[in-house]
Amino acid sequence: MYVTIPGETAAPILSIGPRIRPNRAIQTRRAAGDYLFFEGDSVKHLYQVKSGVLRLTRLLEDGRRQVIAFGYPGDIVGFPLDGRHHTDCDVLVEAQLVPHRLAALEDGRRDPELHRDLVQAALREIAAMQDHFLMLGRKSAAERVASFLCVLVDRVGADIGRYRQVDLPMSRADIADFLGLTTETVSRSLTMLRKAGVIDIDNVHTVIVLSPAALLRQSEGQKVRAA
Amino acid sequence: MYVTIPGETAAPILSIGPRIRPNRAIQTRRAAGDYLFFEGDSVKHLYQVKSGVLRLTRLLEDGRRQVIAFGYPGDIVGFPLDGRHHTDCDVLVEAQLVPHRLAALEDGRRDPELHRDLVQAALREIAAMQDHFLMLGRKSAAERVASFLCVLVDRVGADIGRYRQVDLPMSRADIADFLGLTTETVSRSLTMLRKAGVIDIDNVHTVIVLSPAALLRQSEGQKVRAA
DNA sequence: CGTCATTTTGACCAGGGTCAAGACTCGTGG
DNA sequence: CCACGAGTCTTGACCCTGGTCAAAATGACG
Repeated sequence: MYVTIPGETAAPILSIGPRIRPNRAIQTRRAAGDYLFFEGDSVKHLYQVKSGVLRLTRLLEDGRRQVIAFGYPGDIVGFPLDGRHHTDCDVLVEAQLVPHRLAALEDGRRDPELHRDLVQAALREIAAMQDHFLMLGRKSAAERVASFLCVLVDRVGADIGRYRQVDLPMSRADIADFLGLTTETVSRSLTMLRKAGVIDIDNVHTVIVLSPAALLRQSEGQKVRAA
Repeated sequence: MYVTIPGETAAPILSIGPRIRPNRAIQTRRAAGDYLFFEGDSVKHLYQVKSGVLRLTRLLEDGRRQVIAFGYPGDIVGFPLDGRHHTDCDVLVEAQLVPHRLAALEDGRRDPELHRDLVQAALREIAAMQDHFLMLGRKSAAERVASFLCVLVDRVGADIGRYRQVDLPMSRADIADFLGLTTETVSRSLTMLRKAGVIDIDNVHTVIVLSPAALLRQSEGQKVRAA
């Protein structure tokens, strides 16, 4: 999951979900904390996320970290470079995964339909990452946090009466490393949204969106005024 | 071309160059200033760059711009999202291009070898973009500019006696929009590298690298001391 | 409960953005 | 061939966003 421009790539990734047959036989369950792979590992499978949340990270020698993406249902993770993984990947929320053999991506003859779907997934990945560039390169802290919440609400928001609720299973540090900020700044941005009446923070890991419209405006750069 | 972690993906993109047959008959020449495509256009071809430099850009409604990538020899540009281009693309330096029909990427049966190469190019693109995330999210201005020069020196640097020289055909504004900075900061960072004796600025569009080692150190975060 | 990690908040600071003025470049036309 | 002018690049002064450091509040868990 990346932070994309609102409306453009709305839920396209999910649309491939159904196309790739949910072969129940080869679905696998992974517990929170498990690592699926490390940077440098040779790629054996791509993983299609059916449920749960994954985290893809990349480290700089001096310890600076970038969360490359979160893997939400509908996402496919593990695209290789020269047959090797290019990030670490671990499980944030117990996940059901459908592994696809790497050969299905690299060779179209065995299973043409699956092959086509995996190639399409790679192309979506490229487009989504391009949007994410814009966010990392050009958006303010407040816009990034609001954009992040917008995407999550669209992708995995749950209706609760009049409002929508979204779960943030990852830590503030994860969000910060994903958005190119610090934990303090993420925390402050959330507080501002709360004080402006845009969201409510039910508990640290649960946000309730009071005004989706205001959140969207905020993600596009309009300043919110305190309520 | 993206800013990648030094040494990791060094020149891998070039390695596919020879593999894709340089079918002379369908090579095309495009003048500086030409647009290859705009965001939203339906994708007819991918373009493999043989010579010259392309620029891929994406705009926010309010005018903020992100240069997604520069297209240098060996790069392939134009990967579609749902059959449509997701960036604008124009020519910075007169370029020789090899167009590949979109069908070759989407359908493996017609030309399996070309198909395989294009898929590999897409995978390299994903890995390179992941590295670029780290740069946009976590590196300082000085590190970004130094990293950018490092990549260019490796990819298109020319030996001139004792030193290596690199051309910057794009404007400072292009570099800024690529690195998530402002033109002023790019300019200042280059001046610092010059005053530190790491580079020489022959003219606005030509940089001579006096100390590749110092440039690499700078790209990884060590501060340079003025010489 | 007590301990330890995470989150929030505050005070302070600096990296880099903004605004403005000069220096360069380069194309055009007199 | 040179003068002009528009665009680009550099430099300086100032300031603001967001980072740093520290401490308090909250939460997780044995």
